[in-house]
Amino acid sequence: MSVDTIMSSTSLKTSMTSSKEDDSELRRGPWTLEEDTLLVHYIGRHGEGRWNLLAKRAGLRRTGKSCRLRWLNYLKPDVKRGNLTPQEQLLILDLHSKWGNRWSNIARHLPGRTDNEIKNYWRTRVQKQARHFKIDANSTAFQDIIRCFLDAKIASKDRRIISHAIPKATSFSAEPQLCSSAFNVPTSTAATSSS
DNA sequence: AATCTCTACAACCGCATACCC
DNA sequence: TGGGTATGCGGTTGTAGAGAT
Repeated sequence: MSVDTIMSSTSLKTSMTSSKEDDSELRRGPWTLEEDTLLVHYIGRHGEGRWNLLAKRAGLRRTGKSCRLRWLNYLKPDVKRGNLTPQEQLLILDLHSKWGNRWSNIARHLPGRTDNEIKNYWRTRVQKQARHFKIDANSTAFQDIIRCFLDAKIASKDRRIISHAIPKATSFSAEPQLCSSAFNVPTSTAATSSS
Protein backbone atom coordinates (compact mmCIF):
# COMPACT_ATOMS: atom_id res chain seq x y z
CA MET A 1 0.00 0.00 0.00
CA SER A 2 1.40 3.34 -0.97
CA VAL A 3 1.64 6.25 1.37
CA ASP A 4 -0.87 8.03 -0.85
CA THR A 5 -3.34 5.23 -0.32
CA ILE A 6 -2.82 5.47 3.37
CA MET A 7 -3.35 9.19 3.14
CA SER A 8 -6.74 8.68 1.59
CA SER A 9 -7.87 5.68 3.57
CA THR A 10 -6.49 6.19 7.01
CA SER A 11 -8.70 7.98 9.39
CA LEU A 12 -7.42 11.11 10.92
CA LYS A 13 -10.08 10.61 13.48
CA THR A 14 -9.52 11.73 16.97
CA SER A 15 -7.12 9.58 18.84
CA MET A 16 -8.28 7.70 21.88
CA THR A 17 -5.23 8.55 23.91
CA SER A 18 -5.33 11.03 26.68
CA SER A 19 -4.76 14.60 25.76
CA LYS A 20 -1.49 14.84 27.59
CA GLU A 21 0.70 12.86 25.24
CA ASP A 22 2.92 11.28 27.84
CA ASP A 23 5.92 9.87 25.98
CA SER A 24 6.24 6.89 28.28
CA GLU A 25 2.68 5.70 27.66
CA LEU A 26 1.62 3.32 24.95
CA ARG A 27 -1.01 4.55 22.55
CA ARG A 28 -4.23 2.67 21.91
CA GLY A 29 -7.19 3.03 19.62
CA PRO A 30 -7.35 4.03 15.97
CA TRP A 31 -4.09 4.48 14.13
CA THR A 32 -3.18 7.88 12.76
CA LEU A 33 -1.75 8.57 9.33
CA GLU A 34 1.57 9.43 10.94
CA GLU A 35 1.75 6.08 12.70
CA ASP A 36 0.81 4.18 9.56
CA THR A 37 3.49 5.98 7.61
CA LEU A 38 6.12 5.22 10.22
CA LEU A 39 5.17 1.55 10.23
CA VAL A 40 5.04 1.20 6.46
CA HIS A 41 8.38 2.95 6.00
CA TYR A 42 10.05 0.93 8.71
CA ILE A 43 8.82 -2.41 7.37
CA GLY A 44 9.71 -1.31 3.84
CA ARG A 45 13.29 -0.87 4.95
CA HIS A 46 13.74 -3.59 7.55
CA GLY A 47 11.00 -6.15 6.95
CA GLU A 48 8.48 -7.69 9.32
CA GLY A 49 8.99 -9.64 12.51
CA ARG A 50 10.31 -8.97 16.04
CA TRP A 51 7.29 -6.76 16.51
CA ASN A 52 8.08 -5.35 19.93
CA LEU A 53 11.52 -4.32 18.79
CA LEU A 54 10.11 -3.02 15.53
CA ALA A 55 7.60 -0.86 17.40
CA LYS A 56 10.36 0.74 19.45
CA ARG A 57 12.78 1.23 16.58
CA ALA A 58 10.12 2.65 14.29
CA GLY A 59 9.38 5.24 16.95
CA LEU A 60 5.85 3.97 17.51
CA ARG A 61 4.33 4.16 20.96
CA ARG A 62 2.38 0.98 20.29
CA THR A 63 2.72 -2.61 21.41
CA GLY A 64 4.31 -5.03 18.99
CA LYS A 65 1.02 -6.84 18.93
CA SER A 66 -0.81 -3.73 17.81
CA CYS A 67 1.75 -3.06 15.07
CA ARG A 68 1.52 -6.62 13.79
CA LEU A 69 -2.24 -6.47 13.65
CA ARG A 70 -2.28 -3.12 11.89
CA TRP A 71 0.22 -4.32 9.31
CA LEU A 72 -1.42 -7.68 8.63
CA ASN A 73 -5.01 -6.46 8.54
CA TYR A 74 -4.66 -3.09 6.91
CA LEU A 75 -1.30 -1.87 5.71
CA LYS A 76 0.24 -4.90 4.04
CA PRO A 77 0.33 -4.27 0.26
CA ASP A 78 -1.49 -7.46 -0.70
CA VAL A 79 -4.44 -6.88 1.59
CA LYS A 80 -7.54 -6.73 -0.58
CA ARG A 81 -10.09 -4.05 0.27
CA GLY A 82 -13.75 -3.97 -0.57
CA ASN A 83 -16.68 -6.35 -0.54
CA LEU A 84 -16.22 -10.07 -0.70
CA THR A 85 -17.26 -11.50 -4.05
CA PRO A 86 -20.00 -14.15 -4.18
CA GLN A 87 -17.31 -16.67 -5.05
CA GLU A 88 -15.34 -15.72 -1.97
CA GLN A 89 -18.48 -15.89 0.15
CA LEU A 90 -19.23 -19.36 -1.17
CA LEU A 91 -15.73 -20.47 -0.39
CA ILE A 92 -16.00 -19.13 3.14
CA LEU A 93 -19.26 -20.99 3.57
CA ASP A 94 -17.71 -24.23 2.39
CA LEU A 95 -14.56 -23.90 4.43
CA HIS A 96 -16.45 -22.86 7.55
CA SER A 97 -18.67 -25.92 7.26
CA LYS A 98 -15.50 -28.01 7.16
CA TRP A 99 -13.40 -26.29 9.80
CA GLY A 100 -15.68 -24.14 11.90
CA ASN A 101 -14.25 -20.91 13.32
CA ARG A 102 -10.70 -21.57 12.14
CA TRP A 103 -10.52 -18.11 10.64
CA SER A 104 -6.84 -18.07 9.90
CA ASN A 105 -7.11 -21.40 8.08
CA ILE A 106 -10.01 -20.09 6.04
CA ALA A 107 -8.16 -16.86 5.28
CA ARG A 108 -5.25 -18.80 3.82
CA HIS A 109 -7.55 -19.95 1.04
CA LEU A 110 -8.69 -16.43 0.18
CA PRO A 111 -5.70 -14.49 -1.11
CA GLY A 112 -5.65 -10.93 0.16
CA ARG A 113 -8.33 -11.51 2.78
CA THR A 114 -7.53 -11.48 6.47
CA ASP A 115 -8.81 -13.71 9.21
CA ASN A 116 -10.19 -10.62 10.94
CA GLU A 117 -12.15 -9.61 7.86
CA ILE A 118 -13.60 -13.08 7.40
CA LYS A 119 -14.48 -13.31 11.06
CA ASN A 120 -16.24 -9.95 10.91
CA TYR A 121 -18.07 -10.97 7.76
CA TRP A 122 -19.28 -14.15 9.39
CA ARG A 123 -20.43 -12.47 12.57
CA THR A 124 -22.08 -9.41 11.05
CA ARG A 125 -23.56 -10.80 7.83
CA VAL A 126 -23.90 -14.55 8.02
CA GLN A 127 -25.01 -14.79 11.61
CA LYS A 128 -27.48 -11.97 11.02
CA GLN A 129 -29.08 -14.03 8.27
CA ALA A 130 -29.14 -17.10 10.48
CA ARG A 131 -30.87 -15.14 13.22
CA HIS A 132 -33.42 -13.87 10.74
CA PHE A 133 -34.21 -17.35 9.44
CA LYS A 134 -34.11 -18.63 13.01
CA ILE A 135 -31.69 -21.38 12.05
CA ASP A 136 -28.27 -22.21 13.33
CA ALA A 137 -25.63 -20.67 11.05
CA ASN A 138 -23.78 -23.97 11.13
CA SER A 139 -26.76 -26.06 10.09
CA THR A 140 -26.84 -27.61 6.65
CA ALA A 141 -30.28 -26.12 6.03
CA PHE A 142 -28.92 -22.62 6.47
CA GLN A 143 -25.85 -23.34 4.39
CA ASP A 144 -28.06 -24.68 1.61
CA ILE A 145 -30.08 -21.48 1.60
CA ILE A 146 -27.04 -19.25 1.39
CA ARG A 147 -25.32 -21.46 -1.14
CA CYS A 148 -28.39 -21.41 -3.32
CA PHE A 149 -28.53 -17.63 -3.13
CA LEU A 150 -24.86 -17.16 -3.94
CA ASP A 151 -24.96 -19.70 -6.75
CA ALA A 152 -27.87 -17.82 -8.26
CA LYS A 153 -25.94 -14.60 -7.90
CA ILE A 154 -22.88 -16.00 -9.62
CA ALA A 155 -24.99 -17.59 -12.35
CA SER A 156 -26.90 -14.39 -12.97
CA LYS A 157 -23.66 -12.51 -13.36
CA ASP A 158 -22.51 -15.08 -15.91
CA ARG A 159 -25.78 -15.02 -17.75
CA ARG A 160 -25.80 -11.25 -18.01
CA ILE A 161 -22.91 -11.58 -20.36
CA ILE A 162 -25.02 -13.40 -22.94
CA SER A 163 -28.56 -12.35 -22.24
CA HIS A 164 -30.80 -9.94 -20.41
CA ALA A 165 -33.68 -12.41 -20.33
CA ILE A 166 -33.02 -14.46 -17.25
CA PRO A 167 -35.52 -16.58 -15.35
CA LYS A 168 -36.24 -15.78 -11.73
CA ALA A 169 -34.36 -17.50 -8.96
CA THR A 170 -37.12 -18.68 -6.71
CA SER A 171 -35.18 -19.74 -3.65
CA PHE A 172 -34.80 -16.27 -2.26
CA SER A 173 -37.80 -14.54 -3.64
CA ALA A 174 -39.28 -14.24 -0.19
CA GLU A 175 -36.30 -12.48 1.31
CA PRO A 176 -34.59 -10.54 -1.43
CA GLN A 177 -33.93 -7.35 0.48
CA LEU A 178 -32.52 -9.03 3.51
CA CYS A 179 -30.24 -11.39 1.65
CA SER A 180 -29.15 -8.75 -0.79
CA SER A 181 -28.07 -6.30 1.82
CA ALA A 182 -26.34 -8.95 3.84
CA PHE A 183 -24.39 -10.28 0.91
CA ASN A 184 -23.66 -7.03 -0.89
CA VAL A 185 -25.99 -7.55 -3.79
CA PRO A 186 -28.34 -4.93 -5.21
CA THR A 187 -31.92 -5.84 -4.33
CA SER A 188 -33.24 -5.83 -7.87
CA THR A 189 -30.57 -8.26 -8.94
CA ALA A 190 -31.06 -10.52 -5.98
CA ALA A 191 -34.79 -10.65 -6.30
CA THR A 192 -34.86 -11.54 -9.94
CA SER A 193 -31.44 -12.86 -10.75
CA SER A 194 -31.41 -10.46 -13.61
CA SER A 195 -30.77 -6.86 -14.38
C1' DA B 1 -31.65 19.95 12.59
C1' DA B 2 -31.09 17.04 16.41
C1' DT B 3 -31.17 12.70 18.35
C1' DC B 4 -31.41 7.81 18.31
C1' DT B 5 -30.43 3.20 16.53
C1' DC B 6 -28.11 0.00 13.84
C1' DT B 7 -24.28 -1.83 11.22
C1' DA B 8 -19.65 -2.68 9.77
C1' DC B 9 -15.23 -3.13 10.92
C1' DA B 10 -10.84 -1.77 13.25
C1' DA B 11 -8.58 -2.70 17.29
C1' DC B 12 -7.97 -4.83 21.76
C1' DC B 13 -7.74 -8.73 25.07
C1' DG B 14 -6.73 -13.20 26.87
C1' DC B 15 -5.03 -17.49 26.04
C1' DA B 16 -2.25 -21.11 23.76
C1' DT B 17 1.71 -22.27 21.47
C1' DA B 18 6.31 -21.55 19.57
C1' DC B 19 10.71 -20.04 20.15
C1' DC B 20 14.97 -18.82 22.38
C1' DC B 21 18.40 -18.65 25.93
C1' DT C 1 14.73 -28.71 30.64
C1' DG C 2 12.49 -24.76 32.44
C1' DG C 3 11.38 -20.02 32.30
C1' DG C 4 10.69 -15.86 29.86
C1' DT C 5 9.33 -13.63 25.70
C1' DA C 6 7.27 -13.34 21.15
C1' DT C 7 3.80 -14.58 18.07
C1' DG C 8 -0.65 -16.20 16.43
C1' DC C 9 -5.44 -17.04 17.03
C1' DG C 10 -10.29 -16.47 18.20
C1' DG C 11 -13.57 -13.83 20.87
C1' DT C 12 -15.09 -9.39 22.15
C1' DT C 13 -15.50 -4.45 22.36
C1' DG C 14 -15.52 0.38 20.83
C1' DT C 15 -16.32 3.72 17.43
C1' DA C 16 -17.68 6.10 13.18
C1' DG C 17 -20.95 6.64 9.81
C1' DA C 18 -25.44 5.93 7.75
C1' DG C 19 -30.14 5.79 8.02
C1' DA C 20 -34.40 6.36 10.62
C1' DT C 21 -37.33 9.04 13.48
